[in-house]
Amino acid sequence: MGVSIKDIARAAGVSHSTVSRALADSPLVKEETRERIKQLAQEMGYSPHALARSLVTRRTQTVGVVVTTIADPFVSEIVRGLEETGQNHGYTIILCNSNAEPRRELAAVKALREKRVDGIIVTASRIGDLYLPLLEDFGVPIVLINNQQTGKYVYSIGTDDLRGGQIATEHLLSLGHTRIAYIASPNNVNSSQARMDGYRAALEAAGIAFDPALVADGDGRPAAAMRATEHLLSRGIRPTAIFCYNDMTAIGTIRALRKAGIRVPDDISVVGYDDIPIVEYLDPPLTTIRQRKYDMGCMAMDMLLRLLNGAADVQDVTIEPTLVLRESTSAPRRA
Amino acid sequence: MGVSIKDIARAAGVSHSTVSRALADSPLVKEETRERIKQLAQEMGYSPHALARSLVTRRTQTVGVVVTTIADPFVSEIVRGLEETGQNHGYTIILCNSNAEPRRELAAVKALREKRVDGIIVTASRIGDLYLPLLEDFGVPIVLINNQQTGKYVYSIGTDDLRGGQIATEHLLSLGHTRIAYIASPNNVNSSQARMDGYRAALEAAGIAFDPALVADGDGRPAAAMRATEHLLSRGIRPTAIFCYNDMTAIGTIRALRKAGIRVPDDISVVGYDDIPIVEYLDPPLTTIRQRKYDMGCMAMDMLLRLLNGAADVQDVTIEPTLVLRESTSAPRRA
DNA sequence: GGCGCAAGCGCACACGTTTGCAGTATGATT
DNA sequence: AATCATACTGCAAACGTGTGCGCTTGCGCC
Repeated sequence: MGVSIKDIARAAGVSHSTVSRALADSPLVKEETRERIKQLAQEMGYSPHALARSLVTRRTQTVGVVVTTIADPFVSEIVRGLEETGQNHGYTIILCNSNAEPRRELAAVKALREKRVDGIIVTASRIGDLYLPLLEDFGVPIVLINNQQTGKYVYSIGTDDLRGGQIATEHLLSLGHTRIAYIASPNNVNSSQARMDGYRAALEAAGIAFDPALVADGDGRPAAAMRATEHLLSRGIRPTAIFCYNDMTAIGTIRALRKAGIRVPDDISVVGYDDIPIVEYLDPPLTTIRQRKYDMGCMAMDMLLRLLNGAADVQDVTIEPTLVLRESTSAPRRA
Repeated sequence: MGVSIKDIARAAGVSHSTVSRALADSPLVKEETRERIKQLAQEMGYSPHALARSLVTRRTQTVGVVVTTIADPFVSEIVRGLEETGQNHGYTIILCNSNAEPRRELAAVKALREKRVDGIIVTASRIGDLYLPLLEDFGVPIVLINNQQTGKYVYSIGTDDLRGGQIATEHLLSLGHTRIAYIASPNNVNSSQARMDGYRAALEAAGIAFDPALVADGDGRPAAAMRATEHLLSRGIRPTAIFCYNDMTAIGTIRALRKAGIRVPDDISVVGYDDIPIVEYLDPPLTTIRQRKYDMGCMAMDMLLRLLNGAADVQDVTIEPTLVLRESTSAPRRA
């Protein structure tokens, strides 16, 4: 434990500078001694001290990842992409859950700053207003996932949610639906707002007036979706199709419909959003809008790495969502 | 950017030692100067340099977490617990996905070692044999989740899988089932083996002979479970109930049954394992064996922290699994 | 007035690296 | 023989912090 470069130097009868250079494959040291030193390092069980190195190089090869909660299939898939491509380039990830609690958000940026991460990636549907500025004057590049926002050092990558809402709604329209509901997420969530805008746009393009009574509020999780669905059903006019903010919402919605004895898609069609891994195995398999979560993770990390390497031509990217047609949607029954 | 303790010292007209002590609330510095220094630190936007500190204290306040893949609802729930209680105690988490690939496992332990994490937590159903020794001679405490194994510095926490298999099977037996199948995970996975042992024990206690023909191989994911189920159905004797290695397997199983026109639970009962968040919303809601994933994460981190604080009385813990009765199981139809 | 004690502070070293610069051989060139 | 280039190697400073030890100062006590 704790063999340092100096110990090796002593054993090899050279100075520690030479050892440092030898291990870094510097051409400044004779091949023969380099080999001897490497051999020795190996035998002595040497492991470089990343912290000491970082202290002088001013690079930690570490990036901070902050998410609202890792226990969400959508974000964990993204994080998988982040970690994997990070690892491929010798970067390591510090994970912080914010739980959307300001206290934890603060703790997270504080920790990341003190640990001197080289950059930060944030996946949060809603970013505290106090929060981004804090990150910014920290001075490292930041990549936002699914949350366009701008600022110095800030770049973003995400799917085109407006387009996604549009595609989902157009799909239902093309099947012949006209009374299409939307189950939203709290309206401080940008992505929900954008998806709903797409929904409205598609409706209006089809000559159908937007009806506020067909919008209910969820929170992106099944339980709330069930309540929202029940609420929706209890109103007079029953929709023939429901577009859900995300797949978790769709899961809750379908459950509530089943409970009420309503068949999917025979009585009501349902379309989700995200295409998280399990939904293809549901009953019925869920028609949904795919976000390329894993790819987004990879791309976000790539983007950050380019920024860290001083690339000047880094552009925000927005990805086109696509419809994944499964079995939770069909033409409406004849009335 | 980059204001150090020395800068503050200069500004305050004291030595950097005094600043260091003042910020650490040492009684060795006069309250008045302490306040002045803190004030100054605040104004100058000082952020302590954790790396430099760690270099001298030999503590990084960081723990390494290695998982097979974060994109598994079971592990992400655990990680949530880990991260949260870590954060509560001022610890930060470095996340590594191994993907069960030796190459990545190696890379992970290398990185964690170089970054000098204070301890390591591993959640992997199968731990490479080469792997644990590597971690061990690294010399920091290690906590294994759901994988009892022993060694110096190694502690573990997990649920009693044998008991879990037993409970699941007893439940089915008590409903009147006698032809109960098991869909396993590859047999190098300890937990699958243990659950199957419990399954066998329960069967035999009920005077039912274990029938190898009723065991099929999955891999813990829905796709393989579908194939396993189809395989099972294609054999002569059809089971009246299926116990699945985990919930993901159960999801695939149910899907395959549906596809074959078999109703759950009317024709065949299914019980899962884990109780991951979504299964209560499935159709039918899944009867399963609950593992307290989040709690396990919290407890694992607690355990590690106690070890780091030099506690000598740390004991391995095994948690009792419990049956969560939902609607995917019922009495078999009369033949 | 001498002494001791406590409080408050600074010096200097340590932690393990990287790296610019200077130094020392060795051999070649004039 | 003197000079010089070449090829290595070592010295020492720096990164930002913590901390043992010693120094000064002020005060109370005999």
